[in-house]
Amino acid sequence: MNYLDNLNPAQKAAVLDTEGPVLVLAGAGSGKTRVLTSRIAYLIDEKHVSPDRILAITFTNKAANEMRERLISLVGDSAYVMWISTIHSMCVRILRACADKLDGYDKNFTIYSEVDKEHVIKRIISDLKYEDLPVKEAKYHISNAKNKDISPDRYAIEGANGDRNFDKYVKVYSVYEQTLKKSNAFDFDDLIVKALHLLRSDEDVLSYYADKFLYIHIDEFQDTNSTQYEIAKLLSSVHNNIFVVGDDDQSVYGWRGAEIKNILHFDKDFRTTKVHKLEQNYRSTKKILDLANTIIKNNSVRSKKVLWTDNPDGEKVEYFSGEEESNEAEYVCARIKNLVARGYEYKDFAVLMRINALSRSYEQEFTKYGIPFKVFGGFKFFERKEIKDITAYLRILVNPLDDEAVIRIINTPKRGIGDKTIETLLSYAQSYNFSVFDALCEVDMIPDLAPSARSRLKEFRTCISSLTMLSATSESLTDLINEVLVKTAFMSQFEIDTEENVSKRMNVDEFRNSVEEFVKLNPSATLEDYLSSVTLSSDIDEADSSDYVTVATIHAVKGLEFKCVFIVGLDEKIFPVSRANNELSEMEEERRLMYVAITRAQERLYLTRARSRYLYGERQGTVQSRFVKELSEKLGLPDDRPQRNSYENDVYRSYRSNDYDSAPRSTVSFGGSVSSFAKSYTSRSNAKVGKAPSSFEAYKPGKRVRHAKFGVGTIIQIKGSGQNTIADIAFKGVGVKSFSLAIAPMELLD
DNA sequence: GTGGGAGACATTTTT
DNA sequence: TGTCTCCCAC
Repeated sequence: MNYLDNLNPAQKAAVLDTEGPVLVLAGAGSGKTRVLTSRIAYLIDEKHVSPDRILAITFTNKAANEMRERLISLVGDSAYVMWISTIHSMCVRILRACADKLDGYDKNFTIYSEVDKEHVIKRIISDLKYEDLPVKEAKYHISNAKNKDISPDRYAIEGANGDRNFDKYVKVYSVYEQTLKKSNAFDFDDLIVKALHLLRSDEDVLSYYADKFLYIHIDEFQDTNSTQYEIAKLLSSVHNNIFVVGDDDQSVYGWRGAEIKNILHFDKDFRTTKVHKLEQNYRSTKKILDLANTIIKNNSVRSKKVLWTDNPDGEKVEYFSGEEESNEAEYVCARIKNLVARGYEYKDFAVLMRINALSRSYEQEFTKYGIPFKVFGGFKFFERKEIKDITAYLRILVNPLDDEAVIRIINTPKRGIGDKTIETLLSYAQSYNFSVFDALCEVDMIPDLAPSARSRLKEFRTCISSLTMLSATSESLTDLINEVLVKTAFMSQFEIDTEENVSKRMNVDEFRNSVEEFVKLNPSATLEDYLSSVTLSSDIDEADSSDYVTVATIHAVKGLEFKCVFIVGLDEKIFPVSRANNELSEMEEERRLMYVAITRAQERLYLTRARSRYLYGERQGTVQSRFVKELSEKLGLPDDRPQRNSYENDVYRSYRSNDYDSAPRSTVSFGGSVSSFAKSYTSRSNAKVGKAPSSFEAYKPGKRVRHAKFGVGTIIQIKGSGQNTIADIAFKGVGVKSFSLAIAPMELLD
């Protein structure tokens, strides 16, 4: 078998060890995905295991799709019937098949996203008159309890933590549970917990699945929580063939209930476990791996292993400290442009950050420099208001008990149903234990409603009923959505041509495209299937192979690799994040995250920070991240330099245009012109202390310029003003490019 | 019931 | 900075 020939002895041993519990401790870049796919192929090819009796759990949908693709190329189309998915998708599949065996639920349940969840909690808090209760905390308590499978009653006793509001949180949790049940809805945590309950409580269900899956595989095992682990134990209880792969050093989901002890103590739970260690890294250069090992050494809780590689030494890892976040981003742009000119493609680059909020300066600078990019993490497409609103209509058609969806769109688009009317409707529903939709069906019975409100509610009900009829008869999902848009006059909200409305209309269009795409790929899929896939999709799943720079949080790129990686925002309070200061375990998770970030890089690695940032509406000085300090010897940075944290100092220093904390100046070139880079510092700082920014009035359409890289060109268009002046310039043989006049290395000729 | 303006407040990471 | 909530005028 040629797929076995490509494995090293340690990998091969893991692949061939098919029977019983197996734990593979696989360092970053040690080929764990290859081991997983080779093993599954081996089971099918050599052991003649039927593909539908193999289960593989991955961490993202993207990873699942990729694994399926690889397996199709190894074993052919039989890979289609294999269960390869995230644990959440697997649970949905089980629940869609037998949720009706759980008391009070049905197979056409809705999955509530984080946004839905938040709305429900907000409403509960205000109903209970707990006005001051923070929604975020309530969310945390509920999730925390569910991740450990603790009911509200038990949480009241076991979860007590001395918080004076604790009893209120328990009450909110309890009402939340009832509310979701009444709505025939599951949140993300429920998908796992309720599937677990189902497997525990119904012997038929358990024996069906536990018998079905002869071989179970779990990737990224270090990030499973206790309920997920329970499901794995139950599913493997008949055949006992459970194969888990993970790396305790890459456990970065502790905040979501992931238990690092699941992997550290796996062999205690499964007594006959055979352990394999993969310690050879195939991904990164020696210099990059050296940094990774240096960082992770500082953690105390870990199983001892040291990654090594046969790869070449590679390029020196660069460190850059910018004056402000825009300069940090400019540095990244310059590096990318430079490397692209030397043969790299845009898709070889990733800009990784601890928090989503940092992505903005990269969006701006990349746009300015014409660098194609995609931002992952942060606001998801399907969580945008206009998209959530459309899907809410679809949700009602599938599950009329979905109160959250009904409340969401009862007055969207505006149809004159105000808060007062909605409140009356809700309390009527509540008093008879009806769903909101049920209450709508007997509008005439509701007391205290103005005649106008009554007729508007009826109108809304008629609208939904006619859509329900349509959903039963319409030919395709696409037709149905178009009908929804027409019948509800949905687009009328965005008629006026404001910038915002134009973008909303575009989003709706994009949404229709996504539906069409989905229908094409899954011809037999139902509306339920579409809605669950939308809710469960993460945006990294949307990553494709076209040529763009990836801008993402570190969490989002777990499991991926890039030739060149920028780890940006290396400031205290950003990375490590400010809240991590309290506990050692939190700080160690931050450090593991840094380890994950470093080990994404194959060939080149850049670490950057900014000495001041715009945060919370004001500019603040920052302090260099401790992680840079932990690496300073390896990076060749002088140690023990007193740390500055005063913004005043930074402004003063900017006039000296010293771009670096301490790295040698020669490591950077900016589009071939250091002076233009320095110029941008002075002018920006000027703008900030209130002096008039230098203007670029002499740059007008028709005038000619000379650019350091593209040569002579002609200005076509000028946009913006002052420091934000952007020029579109045509170059012979190059085409039209956009530049910021404040930064671009060029001079006016005419 | 709607819409605009003032003021408060926020940023961890995601299936 | 940008989003959300509250309050007031229509």
